Amino acid sequence: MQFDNSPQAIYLQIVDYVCEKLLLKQWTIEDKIPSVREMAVKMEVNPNTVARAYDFLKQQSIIYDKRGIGYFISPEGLNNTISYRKQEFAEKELPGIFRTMYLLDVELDDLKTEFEKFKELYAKNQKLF
Amino acid sequence: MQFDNSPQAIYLQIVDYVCEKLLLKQWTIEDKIPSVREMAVKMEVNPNTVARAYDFLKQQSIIYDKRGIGYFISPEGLNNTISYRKQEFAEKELPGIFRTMYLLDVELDDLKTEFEKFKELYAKNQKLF
Amino acid sequence: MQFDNSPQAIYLQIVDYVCEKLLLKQWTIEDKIPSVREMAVKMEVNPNTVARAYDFLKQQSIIYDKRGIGYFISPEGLNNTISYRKQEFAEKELPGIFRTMYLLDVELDDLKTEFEKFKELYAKNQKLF
Amino acid sequence: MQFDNSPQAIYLQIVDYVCEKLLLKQWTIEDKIPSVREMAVKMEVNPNTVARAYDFLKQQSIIYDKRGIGYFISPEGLNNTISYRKQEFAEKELPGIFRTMYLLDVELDDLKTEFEKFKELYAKNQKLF
DNA sequence: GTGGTCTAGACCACC
DNA sequence: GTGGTCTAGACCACA
Repeated sequence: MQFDNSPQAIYLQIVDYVCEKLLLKQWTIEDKIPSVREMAVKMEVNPNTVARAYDFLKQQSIIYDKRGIGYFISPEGLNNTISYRKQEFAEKELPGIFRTMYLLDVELDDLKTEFEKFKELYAKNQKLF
Repeated sequence: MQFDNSPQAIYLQIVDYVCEKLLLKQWTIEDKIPSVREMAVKMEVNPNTVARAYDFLKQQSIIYDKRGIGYFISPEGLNNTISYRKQEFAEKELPGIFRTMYLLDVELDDLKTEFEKFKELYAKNQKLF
Repeated sequence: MQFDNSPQAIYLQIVDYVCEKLLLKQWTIEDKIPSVREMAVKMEVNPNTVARAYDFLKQQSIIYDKRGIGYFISPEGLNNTISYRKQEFAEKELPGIFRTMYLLDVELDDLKTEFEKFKELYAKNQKLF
Repeated sequence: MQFDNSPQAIYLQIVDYVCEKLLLKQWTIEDKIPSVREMAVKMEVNPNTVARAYDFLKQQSIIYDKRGIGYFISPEGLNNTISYRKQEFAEKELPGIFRTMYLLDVELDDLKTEFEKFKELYAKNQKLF
């Protein structure tokens, strides 16, 4: 995996990677996630960077640690992930989206049909994403 | 202006720059836009890159050229800009937005109040953006 | 300043140092606190360690940062400090205190007179502490 | 047992170890306590250090020695332990506790409910401590 | 093995 | 100058 030219900090990309796993139900409550060192090898980054990401996720109560054993998805992991990501979406993405929609005179209702189609398609083919 | 770490090709960023000027009504029909060389200096890029952007905009009938004089906003410039940008929005941005909303269980209706607030605020303070 | 033989992590000792300044009203709302590098020199530790402490305090909303300028005491800084320290006191100190009191058969009421005396004395001579 | 990073002198930690045994009723009047050499092995310290601790306890009339046989809990051992520890608590711990409580605006009455809960829990599970 | 902490030194963007 | 991020490599306590 490579992160080089992204504007997002690497440790936050690792945070998002874990969040995606949860949102896609690929990881669930009490699952052990890769150790700091494993993830560092997989992501080709310094272990410190992974540790920083995991520390961030721990503070969000998305994961917790058992010292000397590893990190695990916490019971409220999925809910906290959704909360965290909703806030990120509202603060970092929505303003840009709204601005574009405003300038192009697009209304939310104009997107309804397409969103419904998307949801249907996505639900069927989730494994492909 | 700097483009270094953006994922978007530089010439497309210049395309967007011109589109924004039109959407914000800062440039309008028959306005002369900066020459290729002027824009190249302003954007700190190679003139060839600007030429490529202007060529792209010409193909979209957003600008036209008078040989030896310069480039001008075409009569259908604003409409074509909106069409172009709507297509870009639908193809490049919407899928990601829909995916996020789906995973976070956010509905379009959940955004209505905020969008109205945004539009109100934006209309007032457009000069600031 | 030296931290070598304390069981507490250095970055948490720096956290406590800042908290004390707030609790003693030596630093107050909107005060600029020493820069990461200044504090690192003062405390004789690596700047990364100070950065970690400041990051912790930022997450507690005790301080906030202005990029390129420095860190400042946030408006809710004192309250959040008290909340944070109350929790630490309850979790880390109280159990040991209660155990000692239980084994020595000391009741809370037995301490009342002394606590009142302490408060009176402390309020007068706070500058000395 | 290890003492490395504790701020307390090692011989005083051994003193406290003996006191704890008495307070927890694990040792009682006329019990023979471990010999200096046994204790030195157990605590992984120099026998001189243990001797210093036992001498201190003898001066407090908590233990007494029968030449050539060993050290024993003295009849007033428990009471003297309590007296000794109460004084230590009042001189070494209370000031810090009072200072923290003062700065955090915590009153003794605020702790009553929790202390009662603690005592109840502790009385039940003493074997676990 | 695991996570937690710390140092040293580097580069970046922002002001 | 400021804070933010990242790497490299080290040592610790815990299990």
